[in-house]
Amino acid sequence: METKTAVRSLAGLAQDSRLSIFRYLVVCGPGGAVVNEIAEEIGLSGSTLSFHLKGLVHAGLAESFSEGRYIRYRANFSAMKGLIDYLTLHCCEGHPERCRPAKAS
Amino acid sequence: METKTAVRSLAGLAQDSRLSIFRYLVVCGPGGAVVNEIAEEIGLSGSTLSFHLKGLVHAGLAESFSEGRYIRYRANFSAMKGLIDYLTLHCCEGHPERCRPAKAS
DNA sequence: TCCATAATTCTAGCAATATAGAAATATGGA
DNA sequence: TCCATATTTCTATATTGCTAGAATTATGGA
Repeated sequence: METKTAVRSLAGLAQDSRLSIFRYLVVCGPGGAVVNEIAEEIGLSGSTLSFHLKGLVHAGLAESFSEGRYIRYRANFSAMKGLIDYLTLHCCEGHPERCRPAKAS
Repeated sequence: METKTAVRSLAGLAQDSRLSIFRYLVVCGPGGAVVNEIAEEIGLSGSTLSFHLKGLVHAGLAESFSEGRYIRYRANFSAMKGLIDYLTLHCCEGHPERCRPAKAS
C-alpha cells in the first residue's frame, strides 16, 4: 500500500462516527447493511450518515450496492488488511520484534 | 485498546506530515532523533514541526526527552502495536480470515 | 555575562471537517 | 399515476486543523 492510500485510510477511520460505522459494517460481515439499519445503530441524521458513508467509500474502506430502493454498504476487508500490513511494515521497518513481540494471533 | 484511544492514534497518523515524521522516528529506532534532525529530514518550518510533534505525543505515538538544549523524540512502538491489535481485532471480529487470509508475517 | 543555537509558543489566516435541516432524486407499491 | 419510503445533495454554520513568521524560553559555551 502506498503512503498516500494509507493516509486516506487512516483519515477515514480517524473519527468517532466513521469508526463506529465501519466497526458496525465489520460486525455485519460480507452481508453488510442498508443505510437505515446503520442509522438506527449509530444514531446520526441521514445527511450526516450519508456524508460519512461517502467518506468511507472514498477512503476505499467500504463499498456500496444498489438494492432496489435500498443501498447496501459493506466493509472492504482487503483495504483494511492493506492498512494493517502497511502499519506493520512501516512501524517495524527492520525491527519486527518492536511492534509484534508476542505471537501473531 | 479503547476506541477513544484508537481514534486518537488514527488521527495522529492520518496526515502527511505527521505520518512522515512518525515513519522517520520508526526508522531511527529506539534512539530516536532530535528536532533539528527531523526538520532536515521532513522539511517543515520549526513551528509546524513542533506543532505536529506535539500532536504525536498527545496521541501517544511518540515520547520526548530533554537532552541538554536538544529535545529527543522517539516513536512509541507499543502504542503502535496497540493500534495494530485494535484494528486487527475490530476489523475481523469473529472472522479473522477476512483480514489476515495469508500467513501472519 | 553575553551570544548563538535549539525548540516552543503566540498569532493569524486559510482550508477542511462535522453536523443537521430542507430540498431533491429514485424506487416500489397501491 | 400518486404516494410513502430510502437515500442523497444542497446549504449553512461552527469547529477544528495546517501552516509559517515573529516572539519567547532555555541551554551551553566563550
